[in-house]
Amino acid sequence: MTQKVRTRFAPSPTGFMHVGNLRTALFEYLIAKSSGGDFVLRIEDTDQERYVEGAVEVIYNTLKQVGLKHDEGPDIGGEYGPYVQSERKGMYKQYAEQLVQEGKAYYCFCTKERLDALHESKEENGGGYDRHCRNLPKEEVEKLLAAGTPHVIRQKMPIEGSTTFNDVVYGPITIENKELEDQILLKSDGYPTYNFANVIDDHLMKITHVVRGCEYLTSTPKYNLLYEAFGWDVPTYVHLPLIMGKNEDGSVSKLSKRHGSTGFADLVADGYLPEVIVNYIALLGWCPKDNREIFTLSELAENFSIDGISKSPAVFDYDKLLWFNGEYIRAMSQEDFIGRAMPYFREVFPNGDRPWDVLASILQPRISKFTEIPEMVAFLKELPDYPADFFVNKKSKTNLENSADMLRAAIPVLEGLQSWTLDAIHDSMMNLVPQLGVKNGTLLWPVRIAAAGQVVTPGGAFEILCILGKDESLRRLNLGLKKLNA
RNA sequence: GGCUCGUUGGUCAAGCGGCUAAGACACCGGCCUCUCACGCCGGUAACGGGGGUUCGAUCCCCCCACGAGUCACCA
Repeated sequence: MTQKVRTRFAPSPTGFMHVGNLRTALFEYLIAKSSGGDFVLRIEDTDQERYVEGAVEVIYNTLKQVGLKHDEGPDIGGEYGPYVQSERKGMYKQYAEQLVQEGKAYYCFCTKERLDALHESKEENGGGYDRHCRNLPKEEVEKLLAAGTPHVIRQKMPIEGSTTFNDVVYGPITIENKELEDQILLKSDGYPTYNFANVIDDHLMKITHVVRGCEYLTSTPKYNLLYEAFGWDVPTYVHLPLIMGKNEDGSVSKLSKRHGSTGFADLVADGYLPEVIVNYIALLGWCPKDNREIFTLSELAENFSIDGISKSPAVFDYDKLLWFNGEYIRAMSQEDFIGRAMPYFREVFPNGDRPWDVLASILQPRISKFTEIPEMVAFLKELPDYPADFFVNKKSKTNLENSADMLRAAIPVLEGLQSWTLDAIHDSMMNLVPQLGVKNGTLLWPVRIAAAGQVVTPGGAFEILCILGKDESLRRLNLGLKKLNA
């Protein structure tokens, strides 16, 4: 009997979607969708101190932008709601108390101060909680409870033996029970801890595959002990290798803010396309059988399989991400490209019409991010101040003298053009070349320099003249001529 | 420090006992060319170390080294 796969993405509303979280969400989605399963969104807001206004919207927006559609969640409901943990607060207490009654958990009245002091003296007790309240006499517990003493509920962990679980990507993992401290299930504010709420919710929501970063690997036995205490079936565990960032000194550590733009929104603001981010992070820790690299989300879902998940951590590489972005841009239809680029075109040409297709044709193969556009075409808006020796180019066989000749020859020809189209400009200049008896470059180099005012330009002389328009082109060529004559 | 996991070029990675150890990014050449890109062609570059097992180890086992993660009333 194969039950329907159900995975869940359970972020905390922190107002920030880290790419590590996003990748976890992506893999959860892919694991579900690659087998026709369900992908559930659950908001884990049990830490009231870290609650951030509007953070849930960030989560919705991010998922929407990358196309990870959840089948159940706070906004769309579902069979197993509510999907926000703060709205389930009452349920956890009941389960925690059930364990207390069964003798599998107990009330702990230790103060924060005592616990902190315990931490200081790590060496003696092994670093963990000393189970001070584990065996308090019943009467004393009743008395403290009646007095309204603040308390938490902790689970009794086995003192001896070991716990083993099987992870789909890492294999069997065993941890000695003495490493496990009596974990807190219910906090003194009545909220469950992450670990506890997770288990309860995953069970109640019938989650079949628990997918998360492998920073949770060593705490998984605690989960199993909880499932065991309730007599529930344990889910399939899929731990994902960490995404690392490169530090200044060359070392690596878990990707975090100090590594640069590591939030989804940051990356988008930097000019990376949402679909590119998805494509790239899918390949961090996962590899398809055929080694393909370019995937849409639905293609990922078709090709995904858990056995392609790697065990070793992967370093987030902005160079590769940038390459992906460029590939996606180049693969766009020109129409699509123009649509996406228009806001940036407008930064340079706020008003009026321009030959957008020509502009697109020179930019599309050259940019890796749309955000590069304004700077790249700034010379079209304003002619840079440039030195005359830009006209000198050995390969094109140009010097100050013949450059002036070339401009003198080109100007009247261009002036006489009836229509200012790319073809017309092209043909007129190419026609002029044999008349002058020079090589293409000898004519085109000075024309391009005069038109652009810089040595390196996107596109060639024809495109630049075309985009500039007739008046501006002629103005610039005459200016160039003047510069050469001076 | 204890525990857990990991270790193939600078990076992502294929490999799952026998291969000249793929591919991609980056880098370096070349071609194309009015510059720069794109595109195409080519190149540099890797199995952390030591023991086993085996006819034979990148691949299986052990030890070491290194790296990372984790040890909260945070998730």
